[in-house]
Amino acid sequence: MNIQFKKGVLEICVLSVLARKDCYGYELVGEISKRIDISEGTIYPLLHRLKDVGYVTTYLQESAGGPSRKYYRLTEAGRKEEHEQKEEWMRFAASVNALLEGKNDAAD
Amino acid sequence: MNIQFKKGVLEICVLSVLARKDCYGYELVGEISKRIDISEGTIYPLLHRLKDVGYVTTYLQESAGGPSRKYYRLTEAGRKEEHEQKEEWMRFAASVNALLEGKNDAAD
DNA sequence: AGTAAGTACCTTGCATAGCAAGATACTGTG
DNA sequence: CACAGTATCTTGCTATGCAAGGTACTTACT
Repeated sequence: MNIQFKKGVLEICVLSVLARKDCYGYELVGEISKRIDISEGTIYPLLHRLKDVGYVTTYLQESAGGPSRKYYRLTEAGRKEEHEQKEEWMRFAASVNALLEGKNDAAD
Repeated sequence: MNIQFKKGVLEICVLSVLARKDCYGYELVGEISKRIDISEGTIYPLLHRLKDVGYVTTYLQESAGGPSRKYYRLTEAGRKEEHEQKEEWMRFAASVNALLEGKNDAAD
């Protein structure tokens, strides 16, 4: 898988999963990896960025068989951002597809 | 437009346009910018990379109203790469869309 | 002649995000 | 007690895109 393709996209993936349910980092790796490989060295810095800009808040919760988990929850700003980034991704992907298919009319 | 989304994608865009016709750098900026913003500071290094790895060859051609143009032509390796990267992009985009739509079954 | 705009090529330095590799620490199993 | 699985984190590296700048040719206007 072309690593470069993932740049920026993993962020909207994380936001999108969190829009459906609160998750902890390790869980997110598993969820997203069903579709797209993502490593722990990517997810944790990403989650910290999202917290820094106020798209998520965190809370700790103990786990049965392991260390306690840090759950991430979307804020209202995060929910709005999720919506906007999703739309932007859709527009972008449509533009790329049009280019790859050789459609020359910008109205497509 | 999220700059990060373009990482890696502009390369397949360039290969795809060149698969249809030979182009010079300045022309490629115009062609691709119909759909996706791309700057000259991106295209020239990219074209040089493509030449270094043998996906394109170049030839000079004089121009009526300006300096001579350096045209880029896909090699066989470049054509094969165009095909493979296009398929990879399609798979990737489908994975992202599935994730954003919350489809949980990896069979989708 | 001089100057500006459009064409066409190029480079340098910066910002960003993903990853491999490693560190830390908790729990349950052999 | 060691090991595997869970769970968090950091450091150093890599790749790509961009802004900003430079060079040089041609045409049009003053």
